[in-house]
Amino acid sequence: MIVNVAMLTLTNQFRLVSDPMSNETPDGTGRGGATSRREQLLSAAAELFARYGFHGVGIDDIGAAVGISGPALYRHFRGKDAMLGEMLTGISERLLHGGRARTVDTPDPLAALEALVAWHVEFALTNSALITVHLRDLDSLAEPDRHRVRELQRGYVEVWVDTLLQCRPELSEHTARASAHAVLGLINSTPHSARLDPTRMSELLHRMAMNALLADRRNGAGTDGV
Amino acid sequence: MIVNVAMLTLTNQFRLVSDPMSNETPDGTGRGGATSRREQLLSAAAELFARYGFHGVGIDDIGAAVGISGPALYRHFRGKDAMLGEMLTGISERLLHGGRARTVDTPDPLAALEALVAWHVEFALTNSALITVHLRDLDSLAEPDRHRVRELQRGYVEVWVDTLLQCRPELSEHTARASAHAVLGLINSTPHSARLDPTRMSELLHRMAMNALLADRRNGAGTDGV
DNA sequence: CAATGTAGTTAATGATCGTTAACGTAGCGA
DNA sequence: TCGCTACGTTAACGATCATTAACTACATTG
Repeated sequence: MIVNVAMLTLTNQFRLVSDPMSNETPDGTGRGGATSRREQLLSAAAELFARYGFHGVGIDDIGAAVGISGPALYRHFRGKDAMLGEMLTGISERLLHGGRARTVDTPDPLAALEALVAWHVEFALTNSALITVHLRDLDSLAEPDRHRVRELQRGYVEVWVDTLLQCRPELSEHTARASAHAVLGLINSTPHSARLDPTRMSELLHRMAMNALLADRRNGAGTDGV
Repeated sequence: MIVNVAMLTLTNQFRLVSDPMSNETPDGTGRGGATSRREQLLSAAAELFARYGFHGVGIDDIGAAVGISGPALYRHFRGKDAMLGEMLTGISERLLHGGRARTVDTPDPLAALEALVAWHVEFALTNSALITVHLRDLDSLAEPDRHRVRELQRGYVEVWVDTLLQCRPELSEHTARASAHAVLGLINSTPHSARLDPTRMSELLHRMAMNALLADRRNGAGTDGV
């Protein structure tokens, strides 16, 4: 819960305030296509949670990141837990639906797998903070939400497993699931990675993922078994 | 509370003794090769930090996990931060030294890469809690330690980059570094993964990692450039 | 046997944090 | 203009947490 020492908190707030918030208009109320306060807060919180962990970020830090202060957050969310809940269910739903959408009407299994890889790579490169939070703070979630997120995750992995099994029917389901997890780990490494420019990075990850999944289809990979 | 001090102490010691602490002799002071209290605490803390994050775990939780209660921890560590510091510098050193040891006197680059993969796979499967903490709570570290850990990490990745560049001289250093990060992500996915039995899992990860790194050496992988 | 060091205990302290209360203000429709 | 709503603010509350203090049991050593 507590960020180390007073020093660290001070440093945090200084960094936050002096941070040139880069994007988004200084507007606020969702007038045009502008980002609403809610979305501003969610995005800022995602960035903070990704760097310091859910318990390492205070309500005041989140507020400060969008220029309002502390408890003003309760005008938009039921609480800090609710923010995390919305964040994680949101990302899990987007992943699942995106994955399904890219595989349903793709009869060729190999093309479907390729589409799945492309989808996850794009998502991970575009939403690296969300990916980190997703991996990191799931256990900080209160019970109703946690269950839902785990269900969505399971469903997403299932899409991968099904597609992979169609491409490699010789794999056991266990092996396919472990392979899917491994490749997701590969692609999700982007937040920690020294990045190339986006297109190079995307190509590299795509190629590595496909090789990891398919490269030794026709070699003497004896122990894959039923 | 009505129970008096003697009672409570007795109860505690009874629980300690009767606790099926799985491993380790009921010794304590690091006489033989037995696990000392310090090591017990570090290992329990690693497990807890991995699941709940550094800020999500209290000093009392850590104590309770080894059968002592709360502040007794200060007999062994300077504080909670010191525990995390020791944990993370320890793992980083082990990784770096293990990696170096397995590559220095291995003239064949491909064999060296293979050894590196085998080393990291074994480490990740054996110490999955440490791997998780390592990825997750580095930013919860106080400054002197954080810097040291980052340096060790950089060194370890450098071992990977050097070895990989010897195997694939056509890669740019940037690409090699990104590839190393990606493969480490693949192998580090084990804590989140539905695991096979250890030998199957080890073989699978090994093969996927090598394929990710090497599979398209001789294909039309156009954009790898200098 | 006395002295000492080690490894525990409970209780108290001070800081931090999430949440709530009480209050202010600008915009807007009747 | 009146009152309502949306969106802020600061101050206070209660819980939690890391850390320290004060004290106790026990083994080892002189």
